[in-house]
Amino acid sequence: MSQRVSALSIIDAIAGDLRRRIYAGDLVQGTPLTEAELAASYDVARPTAKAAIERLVADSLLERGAHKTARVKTLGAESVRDIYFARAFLESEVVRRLAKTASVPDAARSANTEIEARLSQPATAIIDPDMDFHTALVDAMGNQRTSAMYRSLLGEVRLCMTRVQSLELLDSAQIASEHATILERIAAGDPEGAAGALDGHLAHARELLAAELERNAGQRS
Amino acid sequence: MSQRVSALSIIDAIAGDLRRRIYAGDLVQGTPLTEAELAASYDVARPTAKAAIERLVADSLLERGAHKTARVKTLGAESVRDIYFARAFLESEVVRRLAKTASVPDAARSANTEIEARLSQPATAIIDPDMDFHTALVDAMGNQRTSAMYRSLLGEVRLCMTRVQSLELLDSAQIASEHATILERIAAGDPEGAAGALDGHLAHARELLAAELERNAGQRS
DNA sequence: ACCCTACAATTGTCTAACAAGTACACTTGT
DNA sequence: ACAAGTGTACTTGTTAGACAATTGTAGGGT
Repeated sequence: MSQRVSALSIIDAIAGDLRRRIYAGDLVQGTPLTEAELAASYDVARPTAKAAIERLVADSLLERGAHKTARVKTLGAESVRDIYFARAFLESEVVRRLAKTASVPDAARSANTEIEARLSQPATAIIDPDMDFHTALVDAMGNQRTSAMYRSLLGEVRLCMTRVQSLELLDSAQIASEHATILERIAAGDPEGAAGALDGHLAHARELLAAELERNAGQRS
Repeated sequence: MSQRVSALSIIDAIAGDLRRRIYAGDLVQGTPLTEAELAASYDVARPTAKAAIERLVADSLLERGAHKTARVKTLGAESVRDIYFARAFLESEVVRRLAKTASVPDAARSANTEIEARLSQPATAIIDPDMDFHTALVDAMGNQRTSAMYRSLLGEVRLCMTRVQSLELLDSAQIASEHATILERIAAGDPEGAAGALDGHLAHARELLAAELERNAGQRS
């Protein structure tokens, strides 16, 4: 048994481990993952590996066509823009509504405190609290299905954030500061100000990452 | 072979047929679907039936816990409100943005024309064009992932609409008229008017259906 | 009447295998 | 030498049968 994971459901454990390795950059984009290979490496049956792959495909972390080998998702500038526009669409309306009742989610506040506490650590250390911050905003809506929709986006969002942070495209302190502004506008009961701050925050990351990807694509071709 | 479906992927075909039967009311809420039973009825292996079930669970048309038999989703008043609030949240922002550029999607217009053409038919006949209408609005945003998020809601939305229409809770002519108002407000470049009309449209259906479900729940207990 | 145990049913996972489709290299013809 | 067609190896799709683990239920004991 080459690798080992602890779990209730074997499929969950393998899917979770693959997810972790993709987020960690262990598996770079375009890496092929054949069912037999995975099955051998985790010492499970092929149907089990297959199910884990299908779960990650549903999360958009892997992509594959019929009868083709699954590969780790390759994010192009186009996809990044699509992802960030979808986020902005959803999140800006969320903060607008939160600002209308001037209700700042505690979870969002504490997530940003956590970011500030990690400013001296590597840039990748703030990815988790950053995701927590935005998730907390959406969850504060109190609508299960809205949270579920947002969660379906999170896998790809995380891929984007991993690249942004590992390329050091953004200063962590600036991220924390922009978050603070958003919370402050919500607390002030300023819907348009909060939505604008959030749009700017996302647009900032979006264009830096998209430009970077377009540059790389140019180099490669 | 008791039942037969034509398809490229057997799993897709079975999942699609089950979906159809659930929408048609052939499988009422709470109906248990065991893997072995399904496998026998479609004359396929159990893993194939299992995969089809998992697909519908991902669509929220079935629900099941670990080691428990999958059942056709039971919609309570609480879920209906959650679904319709999520719709309103997403769609109201969509029409607000469409109204800002006064751009009325052709597909939405023709979908509503189709509803008007079916007013003399049974109430269930307008379900398809009604879904098309709302989908057309969201697709007009031109954002793939926003459309994908909305699509993840559609399975449950359809369950709701099937109940609304089969219980004859709403007049088809009124639905068409409310749709027309939404399009008219978009064309007029009136964001708040369009969003308000859409909110009212959804709130109307939401409260009628939720009240009906609460009445039934009361009777049953 | 209530609790506990044992059994039946169902799901989770595995091994083994064959069919079908894809991709790439190789051969053949020009 | 180059282009096109063929063939083979690899991978996925699906099946069959089996066993372990868990859940729900029915029956027996107190």
